[in-house]
Amino acid sequence: MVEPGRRPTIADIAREVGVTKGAVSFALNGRPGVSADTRARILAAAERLGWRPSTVARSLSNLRSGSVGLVVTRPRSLLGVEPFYMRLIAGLERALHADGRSLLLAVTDHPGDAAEIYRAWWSERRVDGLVLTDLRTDDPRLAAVTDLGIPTVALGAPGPLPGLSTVTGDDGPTLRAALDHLAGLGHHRIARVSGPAGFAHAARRHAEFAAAHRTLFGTDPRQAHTRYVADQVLAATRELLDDPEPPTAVVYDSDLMAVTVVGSAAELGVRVPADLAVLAWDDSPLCELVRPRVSAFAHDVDADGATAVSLLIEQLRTGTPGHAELSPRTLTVRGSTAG
Amino acid sequence: MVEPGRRPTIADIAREVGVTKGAVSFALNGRPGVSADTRARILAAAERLGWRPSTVARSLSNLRSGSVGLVVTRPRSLLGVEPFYMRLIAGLERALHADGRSLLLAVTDHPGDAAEIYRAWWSERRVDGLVLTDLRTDDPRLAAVTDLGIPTVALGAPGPLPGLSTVTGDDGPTLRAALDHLAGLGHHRIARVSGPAGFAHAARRHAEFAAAHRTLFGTDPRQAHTRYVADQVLAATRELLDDPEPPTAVVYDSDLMAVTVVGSAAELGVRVPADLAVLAWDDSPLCELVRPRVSAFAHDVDADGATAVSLLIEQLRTGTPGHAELSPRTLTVRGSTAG
DNA sequence: TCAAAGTACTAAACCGGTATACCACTGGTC
DNA sequence: GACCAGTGGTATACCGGTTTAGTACTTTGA
Repeated sequence: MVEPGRRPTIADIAREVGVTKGAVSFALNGRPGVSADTRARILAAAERLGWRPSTVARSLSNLRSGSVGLVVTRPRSLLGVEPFYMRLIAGLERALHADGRSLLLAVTDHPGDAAEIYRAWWSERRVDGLVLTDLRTDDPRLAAVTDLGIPTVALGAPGPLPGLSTVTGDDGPTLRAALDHLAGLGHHRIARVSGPAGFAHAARRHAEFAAAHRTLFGTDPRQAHTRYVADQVLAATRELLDDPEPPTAVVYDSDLMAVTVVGSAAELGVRVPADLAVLAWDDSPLCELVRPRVSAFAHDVDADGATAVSLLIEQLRTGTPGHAELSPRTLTVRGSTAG
Repeated sequence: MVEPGRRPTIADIAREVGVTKGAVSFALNGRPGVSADTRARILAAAERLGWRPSTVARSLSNLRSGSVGLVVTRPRSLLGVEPFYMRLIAGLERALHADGRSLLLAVTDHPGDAAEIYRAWWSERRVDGLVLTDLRTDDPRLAAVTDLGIPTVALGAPGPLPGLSTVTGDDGPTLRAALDHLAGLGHHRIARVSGPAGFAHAARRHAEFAAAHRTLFGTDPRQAHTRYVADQVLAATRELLDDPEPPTAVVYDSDLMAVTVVGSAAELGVRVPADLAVLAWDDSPLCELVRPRVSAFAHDVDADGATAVSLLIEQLRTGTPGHAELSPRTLTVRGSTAG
């Protein structure tokens, strides 16, 4: 008998059935070494007692925590409004949960903290692996995880990275599709407002947009870098519009940026889309909150999270990193780029 | 010596210093039983080897996981845009991290899953306690956590609950302040659009708004319940506006609702604030994305998360639940309720 | 001067699983 | 009838910490 309140252990089951802990462990894990009859009695006892494996005990024996770590580095003020992270967290959690794993999360304002958190998690054996997002050019986290030998998947990396699993995306076709869409509407002065140049994907998109623009128009496009802060996005846009030959269309690097601009179009002195067409990278219901609604390139964050998780799990099993592609982006045309 | 790649354990330290594991444990935990000299040598060795405690090993010994669980039940489509959850998660994580604990997160679409997840977490010894939000009237989760005896804090409960720690808020004064603000602008037909009646806080605010309205105007206000889906929020609003004596001001139960309405005001055939003043419960940068900007009652989600965590930690230590108040809400007046 | 108390440890059990070595018994085989 | 393989277990070590019981040595007090 197990006294009430105490959660049953395999020792309780062993005592009930009259076998040893070892036999119980074999039976519960479906491995040979116990007769069909004994196995059935053990499973019945486990069921009756309401036994569930202690994840800590199992982890200690396995030397595996069953958790995967994610450090979110974003200013707290931005955390709620930028939809990407919550969707990513939900997607990762869903995929991990399906594999009996869990997500260990840390939120910090300061990008420099991340490597230190990884180090602590790893040495405290809290995580089996990591998910990295928003890689920067020369990201110090890469050195940290490879030095420590932490199995890691980099989500949204511009290209494969040695020793890491990566989910990479080629933004070239999407950027060309953006230009084609806008050019098809008659625009020929098309600018782009990008995230901070420090982000690897921003730098890469910057180059690819320039290349696509040259192919199409034979000239270099105007591009600005800005942080994801309303004032700065508007300031960057204003600067573009102050040009003697101002752009008639702008591609923004996130839906939040684009929505901010459409929301403040009157303050900028432009009408959307008559004076300025606005096109967003990333799509979310935010794009439907403002008028006109914002055209955007959607991608499937859930699917990308699941891809990252399956690569990481595979790497944990086999020891060798894998590579996959981000889900493709599809254009949803709304009012902000209406003809 | 520890071979490279292996993370050092207290046994390694013990071998280095020439003492037993027990002595090392005493020294590292700052408890009596070792001389100052030995303690210093042990700490030095730990430092030199880069030792950090294994949280799993410690958990197994403690019978405590060091984690607190939160189940987020929201349709995935809504998860990204509703800022509350990401802010709550960040706030909880911050407070837990400061105490050396971590947040175990599950995301599910279906409210009925939560109790089952709690049960699994508890029997697998994954969590020491839980944070509950968005309590429903007759919430089945309450029975689950009290049956299982899981230490739990209910965040945003309408009132104290037996056996649980609670962070409660009295919305009465805030609702009166909302009415005062709007009445001060000359409004006397003030309606309210609330979240689903199944939520305890929605039901309670419904009653308190009615009471405050009666005190001020002597009549019962028009109130509608709706889910947090754009179409339904607009439909509920349209229904209010179809009244022969339509409201000139509406208080919405979330910033997302209010922003949706302001964003779609043209489609509703009203001008904000000329025809319809809009006031939001909850504030976030979303309120600044639309024109006019949305007036809102802000509250400090971070602080409330920290309060919940500290109550729960106290309950884990002492065994007795505690109670505290939600942070007060403060009104930020913006264009949607301009005079 | 000798018992009592304190100090600084060691040895070993324990948390709840997993994994490995070994043992008893059965049945088939040459 | 001895040898072998296979079956169904038992006993035990192990993961990396914490904790308790026990012990050798020093200090204190009457």
